[in-house]
Amino acid sequence: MKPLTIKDIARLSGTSPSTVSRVLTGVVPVADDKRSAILNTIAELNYRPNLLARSLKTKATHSLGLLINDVLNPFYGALARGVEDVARQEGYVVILGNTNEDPDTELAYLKMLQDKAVEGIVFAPSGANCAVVRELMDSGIAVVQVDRRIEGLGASSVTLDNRGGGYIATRHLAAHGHRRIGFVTYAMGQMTVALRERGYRDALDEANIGLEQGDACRVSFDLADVPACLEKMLQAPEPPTALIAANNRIALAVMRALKQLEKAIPDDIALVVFDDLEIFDLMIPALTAVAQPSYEIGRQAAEFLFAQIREEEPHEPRSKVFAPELIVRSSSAAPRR
Amino acid sequence: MKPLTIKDIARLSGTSPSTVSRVLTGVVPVADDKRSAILNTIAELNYRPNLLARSLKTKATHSLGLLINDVLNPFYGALARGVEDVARQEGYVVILGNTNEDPDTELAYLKMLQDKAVEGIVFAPSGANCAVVRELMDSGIAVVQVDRRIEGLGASSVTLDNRGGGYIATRHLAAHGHRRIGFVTYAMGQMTVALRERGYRDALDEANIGLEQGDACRVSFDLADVPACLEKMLQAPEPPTALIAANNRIALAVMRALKQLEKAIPDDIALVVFDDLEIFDLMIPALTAVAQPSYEIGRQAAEFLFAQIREEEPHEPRSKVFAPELIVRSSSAAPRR
DNA sequence: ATGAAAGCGCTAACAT
DNA sequence: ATGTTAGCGCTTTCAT
Repeated sequence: MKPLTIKDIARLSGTSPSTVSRVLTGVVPVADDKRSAILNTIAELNYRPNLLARSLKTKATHSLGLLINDVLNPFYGALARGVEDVARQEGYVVILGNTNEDPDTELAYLKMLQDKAVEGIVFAPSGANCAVVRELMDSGIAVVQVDRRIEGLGASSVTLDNRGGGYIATRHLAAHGHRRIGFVTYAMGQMTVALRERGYRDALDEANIGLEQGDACRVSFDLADVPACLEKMLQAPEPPTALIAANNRIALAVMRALKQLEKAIPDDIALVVFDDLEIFDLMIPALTAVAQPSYEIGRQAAEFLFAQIREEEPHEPRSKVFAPELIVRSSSAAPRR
Repeated sequence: MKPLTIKDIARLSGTSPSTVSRVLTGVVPVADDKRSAILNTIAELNYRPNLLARSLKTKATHSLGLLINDVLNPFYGALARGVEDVARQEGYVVILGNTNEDPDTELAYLKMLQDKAVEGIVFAPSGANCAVVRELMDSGIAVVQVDRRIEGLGASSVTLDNRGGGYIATRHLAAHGHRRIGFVTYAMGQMTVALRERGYRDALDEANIGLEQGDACRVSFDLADVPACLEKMLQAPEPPTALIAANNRIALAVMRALKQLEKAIPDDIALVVFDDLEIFDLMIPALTAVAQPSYEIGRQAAEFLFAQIREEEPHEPRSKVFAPELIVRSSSAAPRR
């Protein structure tokens, strides 16, 4: 029992393949009697057109790619939901790729997506594969960057005001009387956390707080050295009374390390984290967080993608920057005197 | 500038399309000089074969579908990573669909995946679309169920021993002296949580604990009524001294409700939850959890899928049941006298 | 409005 | 071992 083809439908409803195709695509008028005959046989036999054949002909695959670090990270998970919700509404399917922030994996996926002829790609660029991305764009694939933004790539982007996030987190702590505030971030250069650190430094400057070298704690991407880094930081002559974790991964590692070092939050040290995970209000103490609208970021990215897919022209890159929101809870209390 | 085709490569390397195809697919021997000439032009011009055309011809799309409730749920997120890691290793791409436990969404996705001609589908079946799933299987798409298992579907499955999980959670609480143990689960009939409740009841029986009606708290899928349900349960003449949350969504809602009701864990009421989220050891108190190897479940499912894809025969459905692991922490302490 | 015919880019007989 | 041919299932001219 081979799958039905458009020829079968044509034969069984006494017409030609082209006419069947016409009712399928629905752009050209077809006589009512033929149309209904065709629709009947289609419904009766449960015929489904072969999308591969159609795509080969039309160049439209109705599929998108989504390349992120890790869906298991709630920030990207929510973003993925946003992308998917919009895609589904548009009748598009999304191919998911986790890159683990690894340029080679990213590259491999970019090529796979190109080969799969996706019409658009939402991705959090590692920054490494710009040439390939530009090639994709030249070949007609719509591209939207999320979370990070590579300048000069010429692709649309949807990001958070990361500098602003670092700024409000720091200003909040300073306003509560903290004078020595540590910032825990990656040692590797990564756009997102670097901008957050920029905001942190801007706020420190503004508050006339001298910034010692030791105040930024730079940890490896695998987070294995977080306990050691923190311990060193906290053993300094004048250790920080507050810490900012540059993202949610780092935040968990910091909390785990502080627990291990038997430092109580916020009594021994206050904490503000980036990303507001669902469970943070249940922690004891509840965590003060810089929240970003990750689901909305995903939606917006997908919407940019579709706008671009629909446009004929070479299109103008768009960009949207969402504002961070500081959710004040208990972990950022004033320093103990 | 149109994309290159196999014809272009043939022409430019002085041979025929079929020979180019032969070096591309690599099954039939080709003379060394021709082969290298072809490979040279391919590399030089950065030619990439059109996978759509190839798939149309070969019926192999090298793509899978993954249908789950919600990637944002860490259980499914980790499962998705497991599926994806195996798929990528095999050179397959995965199309992700979130169903929100909604049969209509599930149905829509199943059809989309069929239309996309995926070679296999990993999915957490709602139970509603069996006929369609069977159709897919008949049409030659490999199917593996995860998390739930529809009997009689004839598809392979990878699950947790959910009954066993409910059993060990309950036995643990009973062994610590709890005599009245509540079970918080969905009101809707859902396989996974129903089996966990089965294990709960088996363990209660075994411990000779009478099970009153009120001991199972059945909440709506949206969890809006959790506070009300719990309040009622805790106002009973002999309220439970311990609670089991049937999954991680319910667990969070229960903790939030208990906080609202100003019940301390474990002093006022002990708690054991299903699924061990990364952060549970950082909670205060640290949560006792029934852990399931969700990443491994995903991997195993994908491996079943590929085994099936490679088999020619009508294939025997396989099934794997993982054992739950009880991670004992502080939230399940003995009742206060 | 409809049918015939060509062709999307590839692979797989078939023939040599 | 290689070139020629047909054809995967669809859409889209091009005639009529």
